[in-house]
Amino acid sequence: MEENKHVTIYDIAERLNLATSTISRALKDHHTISDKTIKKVKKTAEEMGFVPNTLAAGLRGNKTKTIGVLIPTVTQPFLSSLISGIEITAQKSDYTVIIMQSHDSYEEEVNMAKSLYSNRVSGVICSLAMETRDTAHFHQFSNNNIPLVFVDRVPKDYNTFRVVIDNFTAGYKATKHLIEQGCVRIAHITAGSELGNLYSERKRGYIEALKDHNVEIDEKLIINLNSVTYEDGVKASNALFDLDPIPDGLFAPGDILAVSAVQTAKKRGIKVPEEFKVIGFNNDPISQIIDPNLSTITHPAEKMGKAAAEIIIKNLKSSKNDDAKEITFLNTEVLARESTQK
Amino acid sequence: MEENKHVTIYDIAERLNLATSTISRALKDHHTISDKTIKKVKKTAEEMGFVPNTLAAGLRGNKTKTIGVLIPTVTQPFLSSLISGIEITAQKSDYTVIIMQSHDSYEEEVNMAKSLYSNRVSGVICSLAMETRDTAHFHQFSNNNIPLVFVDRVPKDYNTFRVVIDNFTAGYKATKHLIEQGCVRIAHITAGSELGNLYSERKRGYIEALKDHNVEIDEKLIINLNSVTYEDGVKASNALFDLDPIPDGLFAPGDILAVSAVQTAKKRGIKVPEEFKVIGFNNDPISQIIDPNLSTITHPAEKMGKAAAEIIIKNLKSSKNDDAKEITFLNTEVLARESTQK
DNA sequence: ACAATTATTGCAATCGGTTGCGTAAAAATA
DNA sequence: TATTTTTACGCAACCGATTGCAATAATTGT
Repeated sequence: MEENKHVTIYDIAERLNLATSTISRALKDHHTISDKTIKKVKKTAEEMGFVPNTLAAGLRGNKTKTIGVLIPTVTQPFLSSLISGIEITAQKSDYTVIIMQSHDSYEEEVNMAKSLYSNRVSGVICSLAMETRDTAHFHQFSNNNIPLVFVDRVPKDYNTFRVVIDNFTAGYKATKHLIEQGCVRIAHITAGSELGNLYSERKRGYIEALKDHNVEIDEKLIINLNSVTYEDGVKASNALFDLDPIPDGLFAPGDILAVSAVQTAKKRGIKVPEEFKVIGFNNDPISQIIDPNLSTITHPAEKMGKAAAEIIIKNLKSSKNDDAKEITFLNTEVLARESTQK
Repeated sequence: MEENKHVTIYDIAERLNLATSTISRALKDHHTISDKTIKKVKKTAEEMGFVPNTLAAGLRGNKTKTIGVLIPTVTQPFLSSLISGIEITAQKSDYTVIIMQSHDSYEEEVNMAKSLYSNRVSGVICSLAMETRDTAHFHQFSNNNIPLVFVDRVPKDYNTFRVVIDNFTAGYKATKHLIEQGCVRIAHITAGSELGNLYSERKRGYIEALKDHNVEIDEKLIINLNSVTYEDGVKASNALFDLDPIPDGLFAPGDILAVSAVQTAKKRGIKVPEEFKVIGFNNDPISQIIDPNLSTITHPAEKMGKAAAEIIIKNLKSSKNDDAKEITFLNTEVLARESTQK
């Protein structure tokens, strides 16, 4: 087995009796290099199996064409689609994507932020960990002019780019849909997270829709969770079904919760949608698998990923230090399926 | 806004009147540096907000503590769990993970392999693209002593590490389970991919199980697909249900296919599992959502990711050039749920 | 034919940690 | 006290691509 050393521009330079500066420029079609030389260099580089060393270029230029992604986990459908979107856009502009999972832990998020900084990423896309209450660990990016985009779970008071959906409107739409389908006792499950205020926004939309349509707001129908797992959903659902009378509708701010409600209802002999209508959130794959198919709110994950990546790349190209860090709102829609049919 | 330049060891050295070499060594507890100096340096580094530049270290040492992951997509549950496993293990040893999606395209896979090499990753974990028939683009890693681990969809004839399940045995088990549940006309869906021979292996297991249990092998019951999408599954299922008599069992080598079969059956009024039993593969989340719950074969994605990452890290520590590139087989099990009940 | 451009290429510093080797100072030994 | 051994730290080259500036060669203009 050969101990192939990496081929460098020095090797090419030596072979062709040229300076490394010429090689470097030729490889990127610099206008001061003659066409013949460019062709010759490229051909030789190809023959010798030259692959540029990103590290060297990054060190010298202090930029890496790398986007760091810091998210709670890659296994949630929404987040893996988000990554997919980021990756697709990044690839088009020849950017590399580094992914780190915070597992919803504040401590890990802090560490990984440092690690991304250490890797001198060109930009950062982040969806906050559940635990996170403080965003000081992102100052290192802001302070060094590294574009930072928060997605979905975003801090409220941080002057940087944000790509989100309008959770209030989405919650409003979902609830309104249930009302239109005839529900009058509409339950809601929410979760307490202060920084990423998306659940509270959805709840606000829920409340507002009830008010606007003169539907009674009953605090007993609102269940507050600390996490949004399937098991939590089952508990919440059982609590709702223990009420008398049971609610006739549920707006669950996530498809997993909605599915757990549907399945719990089935187990208890409650018919969905006849006796109990459910609308979820996210349009996860499971929403089309469950019987009855789940009505839900679309959550344009891939689009959000693309938008976030585009913001970073655009911001990197024109390095004008706009202080206008806009917030991008993407649209959501009600997907009316079987679980809310009259 | 301050134009904060990155703090370097030079800055620390200047502040403390020490050499950069001393700083560098102190920061990593080198034994030739006195405890007092180490403490002083670390304290100052902390105060000044020093974050090491990974690029510089990587360039000098020609190693980056980075694992490159090259997979078809991140959105399949199996693959996102695989990533999760890789990431968890990598993080423990302070490795960074770079993820690239080939989207099952050979051309993209070639490009991204080059990109990973360009980033001087320390090791590579790959699950091959469907399209890939040729693995020459991985030689750059093998030739340069960069550990390469193929996972799940692995080439047959490449002397490197592999982490897989025993697809033959898994197929055998799945089929045997159907036989035990009373099926006698067992259908199978397979897909033609030559390099990643996992579907053909599963099929081999299917055939062998039928033989061993004296169940007739009927070529009409075996459907060959080019891809394994939900839509393909519907087509295949319809083809099976157009037969007379229809099969009484199906071993689908993926939960998506299995689910499509269950749903197609329902639409056509065929009762699962009474008239038609189905077993899938992977234990995707949807398998527990669909009604009836899907029997399936476990596919230990996270474990495989961890195993792959461990192989790389271990191999990097002890840089002995073992020519023994072992194949790691992980275990799979039948999960008997409702869709195959007698 | 000579000056003025323009087209090409080379030189050398630079990015920021890392590390082999050398040396001065302190401690141990004779 | 003289000498050997440790201990602690500095010097400077190095990794490989990039880039401002200088320099040489080719081309154009008068």
